[in-house]
Amino acid sequence: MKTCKASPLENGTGCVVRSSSERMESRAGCVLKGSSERMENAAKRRLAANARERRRMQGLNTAFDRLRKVVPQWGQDKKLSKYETLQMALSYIMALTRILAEAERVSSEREGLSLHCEHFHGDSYHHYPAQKPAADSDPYAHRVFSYHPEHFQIAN
DNA sequence: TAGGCCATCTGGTCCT
DNA sequence: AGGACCAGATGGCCTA
Repeated sequence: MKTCKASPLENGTGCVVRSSSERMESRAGCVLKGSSERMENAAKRRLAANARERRRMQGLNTAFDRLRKVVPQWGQDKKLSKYETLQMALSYIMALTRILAEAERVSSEREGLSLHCEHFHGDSYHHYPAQKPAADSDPYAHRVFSYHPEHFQIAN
């Protein structure tokens, strides 16, 4: 059982309904008690606004679903709530940003080093240990794949 | 059964 | 004036 929320339109009429649609109809009934054309138009506008709001929220939920698909979910069989999805997205973006910044720092260090080597030893930098395949030499790749949800801090 | 999450309705506010 | 956005209220569903 749900009771109509008190509002300026129906203030204190105390009509009782069961479901959302029933509530809506009942509400319309309450509103249209006077049955004036103006009230009828107001009720129509309200219903249209409700439909728009429903569509808007559906769009929002679609966006949340898309976000859930690109955000890590480590073994979570239950889908993330909206709040968790946002927190996870935030943490994920921050983690990726950190990784990118560190990778850039390392690559610029290497660049500086190679220029230095080139100046003194021409081709010797080709044998520099940093030339190993990225997959096993890059510490960041390892960090990405050892990433666990509990490592994400809830941002305040 | 309580608590969390969600969908929906609603009125207010801001924008076009 | 009408639409978009927002926040509050409410009830349903699900899980521990």
